[in-house]
Amino acid sequence: MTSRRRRLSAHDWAEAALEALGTGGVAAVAIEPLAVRLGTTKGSFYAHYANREALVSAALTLWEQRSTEAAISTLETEPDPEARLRRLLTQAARRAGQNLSETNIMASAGHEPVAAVVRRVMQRRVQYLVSLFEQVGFPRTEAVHRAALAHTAYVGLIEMMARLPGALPIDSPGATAGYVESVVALLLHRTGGGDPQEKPEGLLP
Amino acid sequence: MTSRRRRLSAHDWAEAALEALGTGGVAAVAIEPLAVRLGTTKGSFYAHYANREALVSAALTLWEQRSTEAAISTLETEPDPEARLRRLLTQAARRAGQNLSETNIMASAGHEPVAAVVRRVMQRRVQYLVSLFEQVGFPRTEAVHRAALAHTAYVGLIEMMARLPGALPIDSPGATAGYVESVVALLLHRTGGGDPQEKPEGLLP
DNA sequence: TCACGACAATACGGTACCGTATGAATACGC
DNA sequence: GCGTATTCATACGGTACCGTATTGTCGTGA
Repeated sequence: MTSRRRRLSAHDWAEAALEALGTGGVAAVAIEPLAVRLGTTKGSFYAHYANREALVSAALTLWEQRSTEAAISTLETEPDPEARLRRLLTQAARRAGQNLSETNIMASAGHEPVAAVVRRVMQRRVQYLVSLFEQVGFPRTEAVHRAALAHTAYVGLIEMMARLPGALPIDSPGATAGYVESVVALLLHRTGGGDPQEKPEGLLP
Repeated sequence: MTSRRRRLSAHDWAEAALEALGTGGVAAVAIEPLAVRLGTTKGSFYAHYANREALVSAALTLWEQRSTEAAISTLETEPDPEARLRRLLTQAARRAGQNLSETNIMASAGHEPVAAVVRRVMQRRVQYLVSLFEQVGFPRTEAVHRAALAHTAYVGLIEMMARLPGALPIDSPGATAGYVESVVALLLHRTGGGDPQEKPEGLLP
């Protein structure tokens, strides 16, 4: 054994803090418990960070980076916007059950520093959704509406699946798949939803 | 002034606890702060409840009662199921911005006693939505899908509006109204959404 | 009317955490 | 290898809360 207990870096603490944040919200980012978990003492912590706030902030930065990276990686492969949208929604829904961490982070948005980061991430996602719906051919306001619907439905879904498993009648893996199918079809369906648009396929570049 | 400081009942404590629960989640249901807020001391609290858990439980009971009462009252007046659905969704969305309390209670569902109550309330709502969509003429699975979509969209909407005001591009009162219109239209629109259903209007009783 | 039970005030000990202080252990440039 | 900076351990004081104990006060019904 080279080092029975290697020394820790600020990054190690941020990583542990992010995990705690996803597990129990901002309240769970507590120095002393984290120190125990990392096999050290809080004396060490204050060598890396000025205070608890700084640690929370570092964890959030980590989360923001990964959230945007993940969003980008999903985008890369598929050229067709409709297929892209379809894939995005399907994948998001499939991972919904495991996303307790995202839900917990969002729940910590009562804390303003958390809210600022979460707001950025969410706004980016919604904007991206809007652009996809526009690329698929919906006019601006309709695209905004559908993006908002898709996004809020996603947020509500992870909230329900993570916190209240079994409460939705679509909770079994099979039923979820059918549900997602149905929602995607509805979201992509052209209809006179408020704008004078009824054209079935043709879209202007 | 008849009583500068009247004596308190268990109900007064439960009421205050419910407000705290809606304001800061289950963590905010703390006896000493509540005592201050009620103008008394915690010595009094333990005359009414065995411990903090019992108080949380009492507050949740209050919430559950009111939640179901509210749901019922919306139902009474309108006979036509489609109009009823329309009204329900519209009203829910309009109140979305103020529903921080519901969001906070839901966020406390990490606490299992809270989760049990919230699950009941949510299941009731979804079931009611399913029944409305069935009455409107959708077959069972399609009704389940649309109910789930409506409900998750609602949960996501209050979450976003309450915690991250301004993050959605439909946040101004006018824009919200347009959004709701659009969503209601989409949810009520007949389409081959996964079931062999393509008939445009006619529905069997 | 007055005793008893319901409510209230205060004090206490306990837990979990934050942040500081101080000194010891370790890594690393030279 | 030696000195300095980084990292770690421990002890301390402070805050916010839970729950108990003790004793005081009030209101109401027999």
